[in-house]
Amino acid sequence: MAQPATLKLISEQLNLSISTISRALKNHPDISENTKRKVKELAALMEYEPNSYAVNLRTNKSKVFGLIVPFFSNMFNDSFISAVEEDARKNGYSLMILQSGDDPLQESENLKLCKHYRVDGILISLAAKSYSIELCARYREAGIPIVFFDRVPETGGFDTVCIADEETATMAAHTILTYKKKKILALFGNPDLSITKKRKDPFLKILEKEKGIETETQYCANTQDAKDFTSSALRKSSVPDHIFCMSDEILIGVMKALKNSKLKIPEDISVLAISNGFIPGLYSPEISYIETSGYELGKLAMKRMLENMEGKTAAKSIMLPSRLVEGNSL
Amino acid sequence: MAQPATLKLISEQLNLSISTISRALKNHPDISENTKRKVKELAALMEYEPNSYAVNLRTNKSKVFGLIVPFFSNMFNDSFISAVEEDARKNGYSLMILQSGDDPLQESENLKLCKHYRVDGILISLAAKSYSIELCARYREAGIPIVFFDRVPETGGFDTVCIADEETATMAAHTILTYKKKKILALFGNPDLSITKKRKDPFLKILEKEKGIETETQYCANTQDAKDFTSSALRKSSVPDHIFCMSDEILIGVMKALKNSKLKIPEDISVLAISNGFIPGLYSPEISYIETSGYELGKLAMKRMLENMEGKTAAKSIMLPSRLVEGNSL
DNA sequence: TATTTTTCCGCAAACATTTGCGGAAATGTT
DNA sequence: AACATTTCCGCAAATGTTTGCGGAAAAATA
Repeated sequence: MAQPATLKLISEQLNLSISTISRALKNHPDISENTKRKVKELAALMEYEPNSYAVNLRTNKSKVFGLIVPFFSNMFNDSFISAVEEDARKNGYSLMILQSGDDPLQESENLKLCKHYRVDGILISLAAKSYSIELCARYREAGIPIVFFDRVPETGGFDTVCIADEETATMAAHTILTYKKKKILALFGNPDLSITKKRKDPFLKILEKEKGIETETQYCANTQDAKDFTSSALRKSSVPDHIFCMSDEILIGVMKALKNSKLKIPEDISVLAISNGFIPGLYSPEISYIETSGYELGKLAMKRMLENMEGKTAAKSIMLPSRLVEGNSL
Repeated sequence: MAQPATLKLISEQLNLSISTISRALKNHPDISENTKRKVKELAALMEYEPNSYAVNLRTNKSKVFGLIVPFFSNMFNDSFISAVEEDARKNGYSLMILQSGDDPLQESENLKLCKHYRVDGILISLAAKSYSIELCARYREAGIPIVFFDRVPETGGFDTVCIADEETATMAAHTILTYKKKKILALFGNPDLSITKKRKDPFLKILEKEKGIETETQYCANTQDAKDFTSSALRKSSVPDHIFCMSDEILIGVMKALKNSKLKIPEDISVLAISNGFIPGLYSPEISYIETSGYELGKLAMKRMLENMEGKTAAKSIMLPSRLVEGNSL
């Protein structure tokens, strides 16, 4: 334990060559059972563990994936990371997790860090105003597989795994129709994000086709915005009978505003969100939501990454279907 | 870009030796300014980046810290990790984050993984029924600095950084006294966890000294427990005028139960929690809490780890003081 | 016994980098 | 011109592991 065990150390103890030790530990057929046994015993005794630095150098692989997210303190990414970590571990890989703080500069720094550490592959969810895409493209040319998830590039030609946002929004709109809501307040996030557009357009498209439905749309930069917009909508003469929330962040604001009003959910006003379910479950009654499972997405992303490890394949876009989870808010 | 640049590649282009290239790039005084310039230019052109595998092997350092937590999808750890990551990055380190899922086996696997990757140090928050402490001790003997945080070993002799739990609980109790509450429901978590004991004992000690105060204590294994205990307490003839929640998990359950009752916060019943603030901020009125800042703790933990990098120092126990954040629930 | 085959193992190069040491050439000093 | 000094650079070893190749000894065949 004083000196960390190496092949050399073991070979000197046993009067064998280093290569014999190496082969014995790997069950190479060239080595007799007898010496294999002796070598393994001593190796166990000395608590030998291959020096990963040396192995990496030799094999030019690290068995580590880089994972870059805007924030990991976010319900969606949390469960995504859990899933990725789980399957990475099962396949002998580990994760180097970096967060960009939604800052494009930090994001590209993180990419460079992944390159520096020579990770075997990169999983990344882009920052809002990312300019890292061409860096990614160059890295991919250089042989680093990259799988984008959730927030993916607009341009094609990349491996992407994301929520079927259009489908999710469509499902939300249809759900609202089913419940025969007439006056809807629909709250969306940052209009610069492609996810916002992808959710808003199909959503509105469906509702606009219907007659007798009035829809008010607002963009909310944050929770406070959502709270303020909701509060002012509730003060108007004609109060909405439904609020749709594009994200958890917005839902939180909406619920604060509703708490301060006299309105009962779902009798006076109904609520539907897009979420992974944690936040909706905090309220009473629990809020109905269209599920966007970070966990499921993580599984898919890792699967795709492992395919990349097997060998080159053409870029692929994968969509994760979503489903309605009924609480008691409709 | 076809071939990743190496010192050898550059040396061949310039008809210089590998060692000269290496020294030139490091501004070694032995190398003339002239050749330094030429080398650096070509290196930049070829986008040379030192092979970290080789550097690690040579220097026997990885510039990576291992970070092991029961869960990272937990508000406290989230902010802890953010802080650690921030300061690690500033000092040229990266993080390998592993979660044990509060499973002792997984935890020891993770420790072994850190050893395997030969991280330069380990930051760890122990699982509930951890038996990894002696493994940690052995690793530390073997030269891997280990800093425990939040959930630390009972036995001494380790570097620990944690919330001043006793102080936190004391502060909570005094706060409750200040508001002249008479009938208190105090909800705690898993009684097997040392944190539960550390919070409960000082809390009760203070309240028991006061006359005319009635305190009911319950252990909650989870959110549902907290909800159920609260609901049944509210059904009794004599309803509590205050509920104390040891953790976010418990607070969530309590709030669900309160939502289902007619009681108003803070008029009919008051609430105080121990939290990092995210969950308390979700409610309206916002819940008052004794702050346990994961972020601050992360700063301290990283500081301690970096001291370890400087050189051997005696083990140290560090406590992070806490403070009351007033919402409107008291 | 002579030859072939099999069994078992070692040599040495390679991965990319760092660094002590030594040495040729250029410059400076008597 | 002979010597000492400085400037600039290369050799080679070392980090620990993997692997192609070759070779001695043992076993099998003729």
